[in-house]
Amino acid sequence: MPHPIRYNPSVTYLEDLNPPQRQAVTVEGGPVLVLAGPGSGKTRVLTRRIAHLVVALGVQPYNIIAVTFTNKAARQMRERVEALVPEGLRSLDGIWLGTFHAMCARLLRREAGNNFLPFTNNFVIADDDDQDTLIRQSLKEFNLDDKQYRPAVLSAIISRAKNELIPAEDFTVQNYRDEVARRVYQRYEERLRAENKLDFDDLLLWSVRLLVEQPDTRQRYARRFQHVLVDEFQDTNTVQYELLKLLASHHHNLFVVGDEDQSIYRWRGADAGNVRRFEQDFPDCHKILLEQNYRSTQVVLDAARAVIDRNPDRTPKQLFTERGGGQPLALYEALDDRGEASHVVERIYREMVTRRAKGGEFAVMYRTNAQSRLLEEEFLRAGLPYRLVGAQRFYGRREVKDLIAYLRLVFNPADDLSLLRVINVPRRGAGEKTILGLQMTAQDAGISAGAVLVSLGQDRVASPYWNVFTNRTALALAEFGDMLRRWRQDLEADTPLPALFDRILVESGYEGYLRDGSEEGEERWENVQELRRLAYEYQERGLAEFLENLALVSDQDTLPDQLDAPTLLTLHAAKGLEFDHVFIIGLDEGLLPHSRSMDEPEEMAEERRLFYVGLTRARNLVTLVRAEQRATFGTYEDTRPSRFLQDIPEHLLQTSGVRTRLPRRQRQEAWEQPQRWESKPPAGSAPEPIVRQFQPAMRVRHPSWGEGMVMDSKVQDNEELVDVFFESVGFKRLVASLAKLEVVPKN
DNA sequence: CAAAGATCGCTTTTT
DNA sequence: GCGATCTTTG
Repeated sequence: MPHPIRYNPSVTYLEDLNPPQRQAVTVEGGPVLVLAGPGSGKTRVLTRRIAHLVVALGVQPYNIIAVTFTNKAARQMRERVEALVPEGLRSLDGIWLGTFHAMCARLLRREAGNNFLPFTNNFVIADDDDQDTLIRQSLKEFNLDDKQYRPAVLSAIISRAKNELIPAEDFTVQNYRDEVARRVYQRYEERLRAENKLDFDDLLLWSVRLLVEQPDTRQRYARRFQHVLVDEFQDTNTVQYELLKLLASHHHNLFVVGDEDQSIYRWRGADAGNVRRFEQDFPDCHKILLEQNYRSTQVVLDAARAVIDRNPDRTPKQLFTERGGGQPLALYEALDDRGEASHVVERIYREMVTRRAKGGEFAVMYRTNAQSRLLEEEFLRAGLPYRLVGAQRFYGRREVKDLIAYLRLVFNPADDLSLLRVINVPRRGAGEKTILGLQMTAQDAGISAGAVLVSLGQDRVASPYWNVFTNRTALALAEFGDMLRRWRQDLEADTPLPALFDRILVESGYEGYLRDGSEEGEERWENVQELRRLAYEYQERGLAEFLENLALVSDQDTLPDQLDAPTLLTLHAAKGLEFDHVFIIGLDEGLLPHSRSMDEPEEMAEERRLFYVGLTRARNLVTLVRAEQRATFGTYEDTRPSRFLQDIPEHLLQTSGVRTRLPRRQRQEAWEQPQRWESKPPAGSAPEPIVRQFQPAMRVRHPSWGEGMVMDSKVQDNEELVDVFFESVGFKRLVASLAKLEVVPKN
């Protein structure tokens, strides 16, 4: 990340590396463990090594597999390697580069003809919603209360079992709760098999089982992959580590990069102990330490080190930087969580006005996604654009999920869950009773609900299932079944994906249902169109790949990189990124560290690592923010400062805010009459006169809010303030120099 | 069967 | 304080 490298034949990919980096890039085969502190050029080493293998050693990309945890990391790695490998000399065709899950899906699709695997190669990937629904349905079948047996807990139990390679039959039972878990696990598996689905854990589990139990297959892949490279190795879980060892079992060229201090996924099975295990498993491995940091100031590093050093059982690292000095960290204590959010926005706003800082220099990080809401409100109020990573922005939308369910159903009519989702959306008279009848019928006949529908659609009254329903209901179901059959024909006739998409939208009545003339309807329609654009990109590759990507690509990956605006993201999502000025909010006990981590020391250590990851994202400035009072579930509660704040040496931290300024009584008053920061003039803005660019009645366009009409414009505090009425969000007041408004010419 | 109204429960982090 | 889910009513 420090300096993006474009390939230039006169500069080799080794020149700008420090000695340990160079060693890591060029070290010969065998197992290699690279321990890389934050900002030490970890990604750089990985990409250069791939380039080195291909360009200098003549390894075919076909013989390389490189695994990451996120799609974003995979995409970046591919781009960077491509820039390093001279065009025409060799392309990266044939390389396997992607996330663990994507690589496993690829492997399993290729091998699913093998009768060892209990699914066919057109399996679909069950998402979280599928899992949740299946578990709830299983509980219902056993007449169990989903409040007593939480689906989330059960799904965690099942996931853990799968990560330990324990099938339902071998699930050890010591009490009744275990017995419930075992039964649900078993039923859940049956349902997945019946719908030809694999959950995330299955992708890994079946890959490992296949390679363990089918020596021929293992040999084929192990011979092929002369080099296995892994990013963020500290985040691997048991199954993933097994998989890596299997893939490298022939050539033994396993190159892993990681940092145990940045292990933040223990809760989903990651085991940083794998780092130590690696040294035991491969006693002859090369171990390389990257300790020079190219990102942060010394002050930031000192503070981060002070925080992480309090964790027990770690190899201490001697991180150093040549960037001496730096400004101390700032701590701002706000009255309440709204004050917290407005302080952040005000601070960013000020820096953008006074020193013309770019929006992209800032990031605001928080522990839980829910914390983004107040921030968004404040950014919106200030008229500042922002980018939000994650938090179900797009794929969590109802309309997007509906459309995906339609597509999944067409691809796989046995997908009962998708069928149930859309059979009555829009309403077609298939209510609760009808659906129940349909499910019973399908179960009795031993086929999927989709198959019953298709039969009804095709044979109408002649169908054996017609008489199960009243004529009216049967007709409605038959109509739906007929549509489904036609779409399947389209699919088999290789109808281009966008065309199929449109047919579904029109024929299902979904378009009409969504576009009911309301503003909200149009907004939802926009999301559907966005999904359609995505489908368009997949028209060459087809529905199967489209669906796979929808399952494996998350909102975390949909970050619009182009927009130069402050980034809002969770601390988890921040790993691997860097920003000039990092804000970390919510430094209160119970939030960071999170209340759920208080019982177990290892979980507390993980919270600390999370904070450490956040701190080390900063190039220059860190601002920590907390709130005296915070609204949880609607009511305000007093908070206590995070214990992590005490770990930062005093001389590295500068405190400001209400708590230090006002005694309690005045604070109370201040709270009753909150000051809105908009009324304050931004301090120290350069006194150059500005010209009004906008006039009432002009049409303008905003990057996120679309078109609107200028209602008024005035100059205040040397900034032009424009009042705009947007079709999408209504009335907004914007700062013209910041808001990226475009004038729409009149035709 | 659909729409409006009432209640519940929820917050960790993600492929 | 919100959104999903259950309950009541037309």
